[in-house]
Amino acid sequence: MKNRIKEYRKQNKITQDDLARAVDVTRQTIISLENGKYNASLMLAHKIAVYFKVKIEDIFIFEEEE
Amino acid sequence: MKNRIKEYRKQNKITQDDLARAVDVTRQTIISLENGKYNASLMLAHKIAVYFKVKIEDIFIFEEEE
DNA sequence: TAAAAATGTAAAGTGCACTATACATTTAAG
DNA sequence: CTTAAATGTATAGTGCACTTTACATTTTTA
Repeated sequence: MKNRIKEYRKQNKITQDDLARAVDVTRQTIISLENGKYNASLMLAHKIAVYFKVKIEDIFIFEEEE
Repeated sequence: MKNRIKEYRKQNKITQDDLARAVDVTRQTIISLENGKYNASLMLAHKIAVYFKVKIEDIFIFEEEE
C-alpha cells in the first residue's frame, strides 16, 4: 500500500512535526509512513484524511490486493 | 470506533466464514471485529469495503476522536 | 427434536503500528 | 558561510491486529 501523505503535506505547506501534532502521533510515525516503513492504522488514516479534508482513499492507495 | 460489518453481512446474507474467506482473514478476526474487540487494519477495512462495494467510511464509524 | 450449521469464547503466539530518545544529515535563511 | 529548522536513521520497548486450535453455545433445518 502506498500513500500520498508527503504530497498533501507539501501542498498544505506544513512540516512533519506540524502534521504529527495535528493527528496526535509522533514525528517518527509520520516519517515512517511517508517513507513506506509501514502502513497507518485505520484510525490514523482517518485522522489524516480529516486533517487534509479528503477521503481515506484519496491519500492511501490500495493496489495489488484481493 | 464502531463498524457495521454485521449489518452489511446480514444484508448480503453471507456467513462470518464466507466473509472471512472473501477478505482472507480467519473467522476469529471477523467475530472480533463484529463484537468490537478491536479495530480492523486499514488494509482489512479496505478489503471489506471493496467486498461490500461501499466506502470505508460507510462501514467504519469514526466518532468522538480528534 | 436431533443433527448440522453458525456463532461465540478462550488462550497462547507473532508481527507490525506507534512511542520515545538520541543523534546525524539535509535544507533553508540570515 | 554559518546557524537553525526540517528531515532522516537507529534502536529498544509496548500494545494491538490477526492467527491458530480447541471447544462451547446458539440457531437453523431436516
